[in-house]
Amino acid sequence: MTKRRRSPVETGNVKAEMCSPALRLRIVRGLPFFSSLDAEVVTAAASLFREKGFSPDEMICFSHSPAAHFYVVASGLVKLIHQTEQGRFVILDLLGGGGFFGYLPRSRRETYAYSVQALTPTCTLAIDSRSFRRLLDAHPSVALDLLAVVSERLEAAHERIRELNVAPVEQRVASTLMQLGERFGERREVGLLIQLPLSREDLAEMSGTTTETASRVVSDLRRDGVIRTGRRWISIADLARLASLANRQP
Amino acid sequence: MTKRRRSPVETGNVKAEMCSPALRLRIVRGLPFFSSLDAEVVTAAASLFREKGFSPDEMICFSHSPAAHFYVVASGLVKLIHQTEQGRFVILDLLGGGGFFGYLPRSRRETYAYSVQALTPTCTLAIDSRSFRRLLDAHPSVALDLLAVVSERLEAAHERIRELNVAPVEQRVASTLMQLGERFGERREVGLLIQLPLSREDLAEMSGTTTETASRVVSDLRRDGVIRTGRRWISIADLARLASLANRQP
DNA sequence: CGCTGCCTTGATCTTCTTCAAAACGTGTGG
DNA sequence: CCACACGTTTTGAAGAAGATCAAGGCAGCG
Repeated sequence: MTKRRRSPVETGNVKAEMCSPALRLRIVRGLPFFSSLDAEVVTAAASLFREKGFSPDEMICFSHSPAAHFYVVASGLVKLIHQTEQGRFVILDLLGGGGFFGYLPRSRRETYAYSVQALTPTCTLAIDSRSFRRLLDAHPSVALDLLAVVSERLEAAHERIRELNVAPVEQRVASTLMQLGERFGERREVGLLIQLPLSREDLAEMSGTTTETASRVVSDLRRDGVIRTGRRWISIADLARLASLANRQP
Repeated sequence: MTKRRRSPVETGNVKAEMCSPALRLRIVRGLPFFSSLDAEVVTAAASLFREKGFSPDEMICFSHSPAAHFYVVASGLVKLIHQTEQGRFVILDLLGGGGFFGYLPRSRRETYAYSVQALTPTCTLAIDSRSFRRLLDAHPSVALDLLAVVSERLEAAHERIRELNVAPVEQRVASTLMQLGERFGERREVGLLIQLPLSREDLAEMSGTTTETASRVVSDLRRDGVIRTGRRWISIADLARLASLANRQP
């Protein structure tokens, strides 16, 4: 993992406007796992969250440090990462607006299981673990919705384990691109546009391979007209073909 | 995956005694995710579960079939598996007594995400999805405990993804053995005894490798005195050394 | 401009899979 | 009780996929 350029000025501005109080309330109200709560309860809950902005590449929390907060991504994009002893990284997941991470109640675990790093200028809403625990004890129905999300993530993790076990690199990279397209893609003339500051290294760390191999696969896909690439963006030109390479339905 | 011998007579007997009504109630009462409920509620809940026995290798439920039930393993051992197009398998997890799988409420998913197969004579308790949903809506605090378990599994899945990304085969197999020891091991003179009907193929499917490679690693570990093996059992003779091979603390 | 990351490409080398076959052990049927 | 048959484990040898090492090219930024 190498350093990446930053633009403090820009992100400074962005931070300010992204975390306006109005937006904060709107975000909290829109959280899927608060949907079962009454409006006034949600408003009260919103007041328990504290907002904090992060610049690209800034660390939001560290693996093995005390799990003091439950975080919600208000805006921006973050990556959940594991660092290995040899200094290599593995990206476990990307989370955009509405995604959450950090402390979960009733877990035996006392520390964060992974580190979280901002990919773009990001605003998070954090609630301290004690308050969150109280909130959940008072409104346990929230746990049902959290459970649904965590179950889906577990399933996604299982799918990835399956791929790492049996699928060759090309298929895994194609699969990663498919997921990125589904989750973050925007329909454009160039195809399904994935406009994220993801390096080849990031792509590799999401697909279980090395930077070089990821680059080779991307180059091949570009040559074959399946994708188009540019500075910090990838667009899926031929979704059907990519889907078949990834062994999925488009 | 090849066929494995069965003993219908023996397992027929076992089924009957393993699923006695008394045991059923005891199991349900002991379920960690029902610990927050009143005794009478648990008793009522227990009546909603139906028991069913399975012989070794028998399928309990199938991936992609409608998620009609939530299952609890009352006794025995099951494996959660994914089958790939090429006919290869991946073992996602093993579950012993008290483990659960199947339908979870509020999930968008309508079908099982994996197949489940009995490894030993197994008794399961199943509740139909509708009843389970009602039960959880009536007692949402249960969801909190389910959430804790699912979170732990997600974390374990992440750990496995990490290993598949960066760790060589030997380390992954060692890690699998460590986990088996921690979860199912019994302290004996021979060491930490893992007395499970796991073939080399199973071990491979848990570690992300092939039968042959798994066999080679096991042979090496045996030669080095780290483990001892026999018919359907493995014992960890040198836990510290295995831990260091797995890059973990013993 | 020239620097610094990032991306790309090539060549080599290691690891692990694949293919093949023998050894082993267990249960079965004669 | 023995011998055979079948599934499992083991071992060997060849091959392929991908990692690693190395170096050149490109783009944005100071």
